[in-house]
Amino acid sequence: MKKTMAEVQVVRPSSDQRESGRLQVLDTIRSAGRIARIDIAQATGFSPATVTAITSELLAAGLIEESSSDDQPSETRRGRPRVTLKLRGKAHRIAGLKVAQRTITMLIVDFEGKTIVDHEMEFPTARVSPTELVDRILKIVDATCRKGGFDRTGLSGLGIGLPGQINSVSNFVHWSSSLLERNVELGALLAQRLPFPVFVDNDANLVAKAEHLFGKGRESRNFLVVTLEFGVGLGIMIDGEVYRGQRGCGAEFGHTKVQLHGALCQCGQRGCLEAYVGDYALLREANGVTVGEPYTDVAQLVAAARGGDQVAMSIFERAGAMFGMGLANLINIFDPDLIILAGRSHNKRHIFLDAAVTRAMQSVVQVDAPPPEIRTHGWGDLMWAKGAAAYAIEKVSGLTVKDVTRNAS
Amino acid sequence: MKKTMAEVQVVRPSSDQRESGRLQVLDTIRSAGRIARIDIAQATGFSPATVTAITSELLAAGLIEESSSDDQPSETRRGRPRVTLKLRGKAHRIAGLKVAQRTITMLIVDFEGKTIVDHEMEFPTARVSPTELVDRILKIVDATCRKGGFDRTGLSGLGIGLPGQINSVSNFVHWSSSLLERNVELGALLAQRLPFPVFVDNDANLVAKAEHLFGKGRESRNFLVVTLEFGVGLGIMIDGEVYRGQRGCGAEFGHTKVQLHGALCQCGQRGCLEAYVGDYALLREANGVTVGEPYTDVAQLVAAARGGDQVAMSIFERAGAMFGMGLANLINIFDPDLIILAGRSHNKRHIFLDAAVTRAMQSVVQVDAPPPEIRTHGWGDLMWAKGAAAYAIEKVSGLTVKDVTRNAS
DNA sequence: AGAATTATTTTGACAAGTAAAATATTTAAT
DNA sequence: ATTAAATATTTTACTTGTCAAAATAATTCT
Repeated sequence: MKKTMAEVQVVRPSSDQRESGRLQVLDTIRSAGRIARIDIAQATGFSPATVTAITSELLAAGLIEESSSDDQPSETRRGRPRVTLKLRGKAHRIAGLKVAQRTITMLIVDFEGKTIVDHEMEFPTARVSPTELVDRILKIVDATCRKGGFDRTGLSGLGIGLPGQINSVSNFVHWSSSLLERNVELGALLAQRLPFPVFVDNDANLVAKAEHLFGKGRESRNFLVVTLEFGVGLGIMIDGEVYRGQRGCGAEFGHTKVQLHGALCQCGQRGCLEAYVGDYALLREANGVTVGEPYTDVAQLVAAARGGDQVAMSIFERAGAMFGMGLANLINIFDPDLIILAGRSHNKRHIFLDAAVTRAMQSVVQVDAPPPEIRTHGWGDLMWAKGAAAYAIEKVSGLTVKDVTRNAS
Repeated sequence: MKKTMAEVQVVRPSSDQRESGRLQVLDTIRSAGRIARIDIAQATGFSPATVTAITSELLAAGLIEESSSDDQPSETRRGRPRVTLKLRGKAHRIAGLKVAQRTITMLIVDFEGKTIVDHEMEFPTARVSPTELVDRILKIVDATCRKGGFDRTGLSGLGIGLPGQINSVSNFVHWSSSLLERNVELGALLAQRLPFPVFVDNDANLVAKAEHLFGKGRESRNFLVVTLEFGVGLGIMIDGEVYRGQRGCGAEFGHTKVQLHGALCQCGQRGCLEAYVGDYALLREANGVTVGEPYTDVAQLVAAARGGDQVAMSIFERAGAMFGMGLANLINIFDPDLIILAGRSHNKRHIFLDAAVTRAMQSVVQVDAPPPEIRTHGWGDLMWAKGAAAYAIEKVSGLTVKDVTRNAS
């Protein structure tokens, strides 16, 4: 009679061992889209026998299905034809949500990652109290579900991306530019009110996840995502996992120093990269010397630069140089094979992006191996939300795979 | 009859699965020094039964032994007393070797990491041909063995650390400041001439390994090692593994840019950290303005600064500021729990190290969690060699554990 | 001496994975 | 059309690593 409640809910140390095979196969199928069992064996290193066993479990659980697609008859070989497998979209509906400055964007995808509905809501204030944020989230969740013709209970999970320092293990928000308070148990607050699991993470990390699952980082296990929006963000993917550092927060690339005693940053320090390339930094500089009407949007500044305005051109020139320097530093430190530049409106910015990339490549230490590839990827709020959904899909997959019973015959 | 040679030497995909448990236990014992089975179970998550099975194999293989140390009777508890296990030093003799500018330092340790002999040789030229380097290495290997009273065949492995870009998987040297040629198959060249396996890696990575196995990084799985000698090096330990980037080369922290259009670096680019804090950079700057006898050693410059020389003080001031900036950037990106500053003569340099650390801590983005610890660790050439030995121990452990037969009863 | 306590080993069972054989389904050749 | 060859998948029988529970061992406390 000595057992306490705490002792009872002991975690079995072997439980993750079992499901690892299933999860690995599921991930392989996801990243391939359609793939035959024999190729899964090839990709995972499992024997065909094991692949048969695992896939039959996943089939029985309804997570995957045989795809009798006549799209690609592939190279018509001899022998028994391969049966390709794919994720079963209907298995789950999963939501992703991006909290931006004044808008919240949400979208719901199926288990394959195909968008079912999306929705966007505008709010008057950027920074709100925790309870207010929870209310807003509940509101958009219900609104989006209604738009899709179902209700909350039709969802299997929700991923939330917001800027700031977030511990994604505990769904805890150390700090966010969307919240008035520090140290918010956002995950716990939402879990009380929603009938499905909620996963919170820094938005740059979610971009990395999304690129890994659906995007340009699908073939790569080591890549970086640099986001350029209001601020500068960094997602680090190492060996297929998002690297989060010791304290569980995202990498603070934006506050990397690129100039001793440099420009003043939002964070109160000097010489931060963000203080040269962030939206507010560009506007601040322009309005500091312009006598007429002040700029209110970077787009105006871009237009001015395109029109030959010396001040605007000079500002973008320096921003490009600084950003290139930051990129070069990342490359020199990480030696990734791919860097993805993701941002809302890269078309607007490519004036300085191109220069930055060029400069970065020049500033990389020469090796005999080829330098990393740098790709840009335009990201609207919808894509950020999709990143959140991608994260939730991964999490839900992990949870679901645990419940798969082992008696598929 | 269709099988080719390539098909025959197929790698069994399961072979590493078997040994992983053994290796994990071995690593646990190593990092603990002395540890009882029950604590191994605790630390690894294996059940006591499994620990018994694995340790009995390792005992039978002679890799570990029961330590009847009366040193620490520990807290005298009731119940059956724990039997502590430790590595068996006699199991292997392993060598580590550091190639520096004009010296090669080697030391031989036992399997516990205890030094048996060490030896150092001076050479007239810093950069040599591959064959010359191989000859030098063979010479010091034999000399050190002789000093220890045995010969080459008494060794089980050799780790070699040298500066430069090195692929440690293939023991291939892309470039090194010690070699006249690029792209040298150093590992293969040595393997032909030596009766034991050879492992080559970048020296900063080896410091990371050494700190992980024996030093200040023993409790941490995520830490950085910054080396400050002739140049600046960085070793990245992520989740207990040295991160090597996509192309397998070390991180090039020294060529991280800290100033746009900055000082000219050895590498031909401008604004590299190394161009502000490396030995040659300090001397260059001092000699650029001093009219009298030029400085030839950083020690002289340090003395001058201590003596109140304005030029010298100013140089160290800037070096400190730049180095602090570099450190802050690392912290902002990696969020490690520990940074180890390792260098030959930190006593000489602490003038600017202290300032650098202070500045770095000021420049870190504030989180609620405590900032990372920064520790300094003086490293002579002997310690670098020990790092190489640590790396070789790890590799040899991996190889040996594969050969352990499963019939210890 | 006996009870209580803690560490280790033994035992028996089981899950996960494999190799090899069997089966299925196709194309190519006769 | 039939057979052979090729390739994919499944079944079968076995190995291995791991664990829970029981047994055993070696202490201290009473």
